[in-house]
Amino acid sequence: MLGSHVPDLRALELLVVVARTGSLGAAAAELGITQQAASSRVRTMEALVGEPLVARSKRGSELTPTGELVVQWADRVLDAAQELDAGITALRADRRGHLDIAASLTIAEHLLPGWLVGLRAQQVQRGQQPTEVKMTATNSARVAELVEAGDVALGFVEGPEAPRGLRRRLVGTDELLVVVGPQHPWAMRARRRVSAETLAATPLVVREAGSGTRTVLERALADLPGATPVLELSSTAAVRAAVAAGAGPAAVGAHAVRDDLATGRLVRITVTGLDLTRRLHAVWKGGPHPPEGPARELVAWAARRS
Amino acid sequence: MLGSHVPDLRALELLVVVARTGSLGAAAAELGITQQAASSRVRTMEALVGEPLVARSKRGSELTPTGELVVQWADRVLDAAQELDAGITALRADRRGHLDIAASLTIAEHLLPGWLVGLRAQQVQRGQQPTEVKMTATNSARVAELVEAGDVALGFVEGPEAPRGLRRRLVGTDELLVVVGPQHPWAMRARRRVSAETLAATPLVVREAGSGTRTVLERALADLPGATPVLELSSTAAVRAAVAAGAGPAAVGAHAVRDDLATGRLVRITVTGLDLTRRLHAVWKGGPHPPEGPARELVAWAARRS
DNA sequence: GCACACTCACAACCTAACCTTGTGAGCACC
DNA sequence: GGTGCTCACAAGGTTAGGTTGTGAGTGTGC
Repeated sequence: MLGSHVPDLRALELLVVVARTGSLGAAAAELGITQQAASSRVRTMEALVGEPLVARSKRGSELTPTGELVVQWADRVLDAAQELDAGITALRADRRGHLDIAASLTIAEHLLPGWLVGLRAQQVQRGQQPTEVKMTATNSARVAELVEAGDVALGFVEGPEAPRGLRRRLVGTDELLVVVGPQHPWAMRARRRVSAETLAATPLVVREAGSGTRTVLERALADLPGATPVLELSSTAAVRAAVAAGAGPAAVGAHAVRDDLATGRLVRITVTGLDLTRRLHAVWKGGPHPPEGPARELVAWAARRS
Repeated sequence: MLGSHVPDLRALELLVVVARTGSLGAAAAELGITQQAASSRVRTMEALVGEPLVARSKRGSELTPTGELVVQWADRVLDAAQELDAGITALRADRRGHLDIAASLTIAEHLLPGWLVGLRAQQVQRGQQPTEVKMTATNSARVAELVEAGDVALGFVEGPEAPRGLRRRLVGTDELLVVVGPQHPWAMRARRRVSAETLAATPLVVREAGSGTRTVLERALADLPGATPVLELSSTAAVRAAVAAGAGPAAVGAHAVRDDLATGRLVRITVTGLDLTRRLHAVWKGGPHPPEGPARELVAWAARRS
């Protein structure tokens, strides 16, 4: 649960813009509010933090050291918020985008927002008008149908088999890794392997019911007799923390623990007899390359990250 | 700039809690608002997205597929917001924490909030009362002074030399990497090396003025004749995107491009005659181990990630 | 069969946050 | 000394968001 000291997203954005422009008024103009409103918002934030964030002078404002600290933290929040924004924008149905795409859930959840933000940045940088993208999120089979029927120009699917009649290109892999803390018994084993049966029978640290990773894990282990979770947490960060502290094994998205694995905070365990990896493909109808225009740009963008 | 479809942080939190509890009323109770308020907030969000997020029934609510998608995105925003919250809470001066610490800017910016969130999660999980931490962010020399004078129980510093009279333990490394796109001339070189002078004289892709990575880079290159940036962008994601697209070299935090390097989207360049790596240490006064209690827990936590 | 507990929704009212307009004061440059 | 920039203070209006009160539908237990 979030504390009461968290500023508004727009307030965080304002602070970042103030940092860049060096002026409350200029930042206000950029965000389309009055200078007075900006001034007041910053004051509200300062009350939350308890320290001045902006050093005002009669010819501009710059951040205090505390302010720069907060901006760093705010940056991360805003990066994530930007992806959320891109996702929601692509989801909105009111205006039909110039590019209609469909994507499997995993891709829509973890990868597409980042691609959309990146594509948009690239286009803006090139002086192009950003493409409006309309996304449909559904399962891979349905995505293939939509592409085949011509309802969408581009699809993103997971799974090994190529949908018949469609061309495809690899755009990434999605992998759920099983990890334990470095002092866990499994981490001591020579080859760090366990069987799928053992994993299923072991109480795990999991996300709350309904979360994406948990759903994937449960599906993969559905046929095996399972144990009840040892701990149920509401964020990936909390899961990583608990596992590192030795609470038990967990399955988490590979991208979320890359740092932890590199630093030894977590240890990866190979699970035999269980495939938690999926190849992610862009698919389209027609020629050997995606349709000219934004669709091709998006695929190229995504493929570069694969 | 953020679009107008971005829900409030508290609204995102509500959605996440609804997903967990399966009930608007229960979620409302958990967040300390009335069921009607929660209902209204969710409706506001649905108006923003343009699609139903929650499937209401007379015996509970569960998320629609769209809702689950939004929750995934919201999760990331909230994770970052949680770190921001932890940072701000530690910054607030009104109540003196049970643990006084000081940290260099880099550590305070990039690592401490995560550690605080993790420590708190660990303590809550163990049934302990979470430690209130009061953080001071300043430069490494001043941190050492504060620890030596006994003003703080624990310090976090960067730099190779151990402050005299203090004990220390490695808690991580901070590294700025110079990267280029795979098709950049530097990437073609056999050993992928350039000199610090060459780097300084090359137009780079940079974050906006005042950002952390840019400051570090400018300090490191301060003594050399420099070129004006080729592109100035407001997020790390945008910088990575531009570099991958071939806009030019950039210096970015190692953690931010680990994925890109692994996948070949970006290529790392070694810069001779320039040290962009710093060892990060926890320091304290007295015995060979940090003071018993939360200070020791925090160091242990941090060290596990090193 | 009917009360009870639980779900969510609608309506009226209130409050408080936030934004705008209008104004004033300090500083720099010409 | 004007002009243009900076930010701050004050007064007013709008609106989002909250609470209270109520109602309707569904499952459970006696």
